[in-house]
Amino acid sequence: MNVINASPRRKELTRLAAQLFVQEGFDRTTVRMLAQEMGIKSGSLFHHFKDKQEILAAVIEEGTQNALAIARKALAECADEPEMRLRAMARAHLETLFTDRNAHVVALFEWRRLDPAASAHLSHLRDAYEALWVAVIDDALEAGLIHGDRFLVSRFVLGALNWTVRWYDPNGPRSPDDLADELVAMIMPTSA
Amino acid sequence: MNVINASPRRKELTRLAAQLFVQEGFDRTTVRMLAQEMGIKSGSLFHHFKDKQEILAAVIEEGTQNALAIARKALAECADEPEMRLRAMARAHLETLFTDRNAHVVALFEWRRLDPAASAHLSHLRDAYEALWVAVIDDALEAGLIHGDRFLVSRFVLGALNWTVRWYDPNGPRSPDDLADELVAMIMPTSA
DNA sequence: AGAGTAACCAAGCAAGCGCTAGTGTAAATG
DNA sequence: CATTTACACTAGCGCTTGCTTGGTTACTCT
Repeated sequence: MNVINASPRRKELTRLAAQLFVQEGFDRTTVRMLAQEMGIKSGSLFHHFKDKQEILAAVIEEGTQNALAIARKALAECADEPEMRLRAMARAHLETLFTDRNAHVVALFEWRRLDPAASAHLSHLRDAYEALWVAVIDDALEAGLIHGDRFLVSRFVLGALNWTVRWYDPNGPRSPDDLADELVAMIMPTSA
Repeated sequence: MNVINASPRRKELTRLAAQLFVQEGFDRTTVRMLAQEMGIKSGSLFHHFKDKQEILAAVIEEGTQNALAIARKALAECADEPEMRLRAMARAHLETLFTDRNAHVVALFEWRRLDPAASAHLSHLRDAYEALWVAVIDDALEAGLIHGDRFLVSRFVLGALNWTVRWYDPNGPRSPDDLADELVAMIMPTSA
């Protein structure tokens, strides 16, 4: 296996793996399929990754890191008002969801296949991301912008956003930003 | 395979299969694991089901039929006001989601493993269920109870509800009905 | 009693699985 | 020039997979 864990080759392989995992599911994707897609033989795969599990972990980590980076950037750039921050988070979420779609679909629907060690590490990353959300939701609640239980609201909102990967068509008339704004409007009484 | 497709034995086997599919995922659940859980040998399994795919289809069909039945009953029994109908649908959704949890988790997260034929059949069932939702959402929109795009609102709401299987703890302080009411309140400006 | 049938079992096949061992080679490094 | 490193290859081991086959029980219905 490569010593430098973030070699460009490995990144490209991770991207291809994400695509196959989405198409076939992790379990049905064989190392031979992965290798073929990458233009190498199956044995060579294990030079880049310790085992198949590690490929899955790499895919999910990549997606979550991107989500974190995009969300932080969005928060740093937007106006310091609860409504704008809420909107920024929703937009950032959909942005990463559809630019890194493969990685996120894998993260959302295949994380049960992770072994305990990888799962623990990635859970922390995920928690860091959700913490950003809860903070923004808290501000919006305090400002009276939305109402309800902070815990429930964030879960409901994240659920609604994550579920978009199941039905949203990026080639349709609506942009992801559109979608985000509609969701925020839906839960904001004052913006009717 | 059994001629009578709905034999009680088959129903029980389907229930056990759902449980295993949730625990391990469809692909990682072997016919030998299924057979052992059922107290028979792996070969005997194929007396009840044509192949492994058919077991998956049976699990999903069972769940969706239950969802349809419960939703229809809830609508028939509740007052004929948009708000009550909306609440009834949300409650019904969470009710079936957690009483038939295994079947629904499989339906939500493993339907990609269905072959095209089974997938087409079950899609129709699913569409019938979603049609109930869209009708109720339409009424609520017309009554000015909620606002937004009919299509988006139903997708967002269903997403938020379906996502509960990922975090809701039935042994916690909140009841499923509680959850449903909170969600409806979240999207209804007037009930602040 | 005899026929029919649902439910099961033991045994195993052919295919496919993740992964390993050992080797070759071209480029970078001392 | 000698050595290391990165990356790829061939070949295949040991095991598991979904499913089949051929036969056996146990029960019901005439």
